[in-house]
Amino acid sequence: MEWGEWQELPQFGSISPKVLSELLDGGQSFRWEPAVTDQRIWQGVFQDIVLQVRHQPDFQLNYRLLAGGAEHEAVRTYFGCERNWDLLSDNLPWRSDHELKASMDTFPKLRILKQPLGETLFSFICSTAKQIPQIKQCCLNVSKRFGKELISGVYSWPGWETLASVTEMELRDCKLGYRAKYISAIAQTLAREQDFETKIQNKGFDEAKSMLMELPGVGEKVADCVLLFGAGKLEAFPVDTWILKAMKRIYNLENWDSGKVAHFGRVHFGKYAGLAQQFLFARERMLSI
DNA sequence: AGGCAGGTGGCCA
DNA sequence: TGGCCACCTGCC
Repeated sequence: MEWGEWQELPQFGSISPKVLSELLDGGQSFRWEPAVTDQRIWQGVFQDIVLQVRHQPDFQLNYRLLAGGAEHEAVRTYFGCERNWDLLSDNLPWRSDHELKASMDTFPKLRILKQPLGETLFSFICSTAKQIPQIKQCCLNVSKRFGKELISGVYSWPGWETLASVTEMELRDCKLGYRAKYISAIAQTLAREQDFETKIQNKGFDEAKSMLMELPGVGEKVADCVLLFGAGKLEAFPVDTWILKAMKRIYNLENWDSGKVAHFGRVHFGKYAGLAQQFLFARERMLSI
């Protein structure tokens, strides 16, 4: 197995190791690990693409694909390189919201990945009532057992068609627990509905969210995560226990349930609420560790 | 040893 | 609508 040449990730800009770690391993994606050969390198997989990412001395980002790999456009899309994240961030209400500003100053240049929708949906079904290491383990178990081995020890996510032919019991063997029946049911549905992802991508936020929430195991939080991290819809505002805690404290929302807090977030932060969420989320986690 | 974790669905008033 | 509680599993 050989790697291609390192190259610059265009339109990305510089980013600190701390923020890169938050971006790749902070709960947006569950498919990145430090490279075995060098802990300063991150290795990740999406679709059939294996890639590594590292810093230049000036904190510019470099990446490389496997030798012969040419999926540069897919990598750019994955990292959101076609969007101006400085501008998006500047559009958040940080001038009037000191807590938001503090979060943005703590994790400068943090952005939102745009991951393949199917894998994102799968990951966040697995995420319910689990912590990051366990979620990663589930993704790994399923990919190992039913995906394609791309290089030694690295497996692609198998896709809904394959998962549709897998029994619930086999998924339980992958430590999915009660989530196995949701994955089975969704796989059955989506294997027959090839244009589901395209529809979600093309619909507006509200309609796309309703469509997702018709799937078993998909509530508000999972739907928001899928739309934010897998469809680039930045108005999505996922409210998990971290954000709930942070929002209650910062904005004095005692006794508000997560649905109300999600609404508050979308109103308060505006059309890029999901980006604000990511800043607050990162800081909340950091403070609690 | 029992409670809880980056939720959701079902049941009950 | 609003409030519980079971659901797998692993970790404290």
